[in-house]
Amino acid sequence: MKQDIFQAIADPTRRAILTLLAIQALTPNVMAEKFDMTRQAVSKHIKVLYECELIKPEQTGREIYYHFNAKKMQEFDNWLAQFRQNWETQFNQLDQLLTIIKTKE
Amino acid sequence: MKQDIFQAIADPTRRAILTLLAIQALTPNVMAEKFDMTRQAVSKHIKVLYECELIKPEQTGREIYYHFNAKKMQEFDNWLAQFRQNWETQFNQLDQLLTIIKTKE
DNA sequence: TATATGCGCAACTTTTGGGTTGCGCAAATT
DNA sequence: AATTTGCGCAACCCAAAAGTTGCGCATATA
Repeated sequence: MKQDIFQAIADPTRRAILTLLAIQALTPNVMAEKFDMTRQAVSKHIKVLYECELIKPEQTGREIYYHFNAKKMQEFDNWLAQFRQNWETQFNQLDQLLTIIKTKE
Repeated sequence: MKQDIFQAIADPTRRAILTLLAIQALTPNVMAEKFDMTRQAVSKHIKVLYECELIKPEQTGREIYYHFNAKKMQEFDNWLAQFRQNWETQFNQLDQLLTIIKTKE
C-alpha cells in the first residue's frame, strides 16, 4: 500500500523518529529503546515511513540502519509553497497598516 | 479536544478545503457543494481546522464565512526548518560529487 | 552445531476518525 | 406568525490505524 507523506508525518511518534534520523541513522531496536514501545510497533512506523520514501534502509549484517531522506521531505515544502503567497500578503498588509499608523503620528 | 495541525492536514479533504479558503472565504454549504459530501461531514472537518486555528469564522447574519489563517500555517514551516539543514547538506554533497566528476574529465 | 540476537510479517484487539442521519436553534423570508 | 434556510451538535456505523503477542527467518556468537 502506497502511503502519503501527510499521513506519515501526522503521527507524533513518526515525527520523533524523523527528527532522530535527521541527526543519525538508527536501527529499529535502538528506536524502540528511545520511545517506550515494542520493536514491532516501531517496525510498523518504519514501514509507513519507508513506503513513502521518507527513510531508506542500509543493511549491515543482521542490522538495518535507517537513514532520513531529506529529498522526500521537500515534497512537503512544495505543498506549503501555495500558501506562502498568503502569509506574505498578510505581512504586507501588516506593513501597510503600520505605515498608516506611522503616517498619522 | 485540542487538535494538532499535522493531523489536520493529514486528511485530503481538509487540505482541499485549505486550498480553497486560501483563495477566498467560503461558507460550509458552499464547501459541501464543491466536494460530494453532506454539510455535516464538512462541518466536522471545519471543526478540526478551526480548533487548531488554521481557519477562522466570520459570521454575517446566519451565514458563516471561514477564512484561511496563513499565520498558523507557518508553524509547518518552522517544523520543517529542522530538516532544511539536511537537504542543503545533501545538495552540498551532490555538488561535491559533481565537482569530483568534473575534475576527472 | 546449538544458541543469541535483530528483524519483518501475520493475526488479533482497541482506539481513532470520517461518514451518515436526526435533531434543535437562530436568522432570513413569506 | 409561519416557513424556509444555514448552521452546529449528538448518536450511530464502519473502516482504518496504532498497539500488542506470536511466529519464522537470517545472521552473528558460543
